[in-house]
Amino acid sequence: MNQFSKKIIDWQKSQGRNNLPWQKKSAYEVWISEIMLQQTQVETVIPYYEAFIKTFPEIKTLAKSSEEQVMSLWSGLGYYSRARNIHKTAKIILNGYGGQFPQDFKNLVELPGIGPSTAGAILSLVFELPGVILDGNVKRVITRFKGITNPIDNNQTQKELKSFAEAFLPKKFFREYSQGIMDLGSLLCRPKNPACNDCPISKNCQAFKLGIQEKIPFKKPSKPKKEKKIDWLLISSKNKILLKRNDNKGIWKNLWLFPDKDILSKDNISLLEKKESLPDIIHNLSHRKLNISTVKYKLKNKDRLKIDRSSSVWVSKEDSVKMGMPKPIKEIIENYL
DNA sequence: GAGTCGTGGCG
DNA sequence: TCGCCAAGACT
Repeated sequence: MNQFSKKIIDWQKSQGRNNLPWQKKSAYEVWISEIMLQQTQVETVIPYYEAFIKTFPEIKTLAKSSEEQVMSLWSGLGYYSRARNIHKTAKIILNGYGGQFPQDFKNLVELPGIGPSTAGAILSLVFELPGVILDGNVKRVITRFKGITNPIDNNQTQKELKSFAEAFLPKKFFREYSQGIMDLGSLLCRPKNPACNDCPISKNCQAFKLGIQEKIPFKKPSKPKKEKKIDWLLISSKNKILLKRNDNKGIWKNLWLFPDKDILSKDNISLLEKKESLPDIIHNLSHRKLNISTVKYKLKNKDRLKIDRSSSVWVSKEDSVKMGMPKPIKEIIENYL
């Protein structure tokens, strides 16, 4: 076995993370955790994971649930296509694979939401097979170890990383190795202040040798964010509020939002009693900056308001928690209703 | 293959 | 405060 993987395996056993809720669990549980962990930190995932598994303890209960229930459990976690894909994949596995996860890369990556890295994670962490994980942690460890100073986001570097990652694979202990290289990246080989003195592979690390570990991985400068203004109307009547299903495109696809100014037709304006404006919310996304203004309205008889019945719904605050909605909507309902 | 997709934490 | 980064995948 190569020294790189041997040192990581040894380190993982004594210093790695071995008590996360999804470790050494079924393929179903590991899969759910892997999807939730995509671009999301461990601490953020844990409560969502616990609630999800409690509601859907096995793949069958998930596959037979409604998409709305899945989305409601995902509310606030972000990247909502992950939740829709989880629901799709659960059905495929129940109906096409008899409820059992395939144990090969080709069939795994064909499932919605499972890409190369997640497939590699399932293979190694669940089935103890040679699967390659190439997440942010692993990429950082390898680029530093190999002293790669080319931009990490260019295509050539990605290929290079993949080939190094494959070459580093041990011949056994695939689970410990995969877990170990991620733990190493997360706990020691951090983006800032890497703990090179505690690192089991720093002796052969090119970046450490050259003292450039904090400069790697090198990234191309990011482009400025586009700004967008959003105006919402929080309309309440008695104990109900009006929600509208978002377009099936762009951000917050298909989630429930407040209606926007389109609802202010001549007929409707005369019915609505304007209350106060809520504080603006700045909501930063990876590529956009949203400036959200919400105005509160009251309405005596909700049945007189002209709304698109196919995409709108009046709900109580209690019932709204069962619906899929993004963070700002959840927050506004919680704080201002 | 560059853009898109959420949200939280951290320095 | 603000930009970066996080167990990436999809288009």
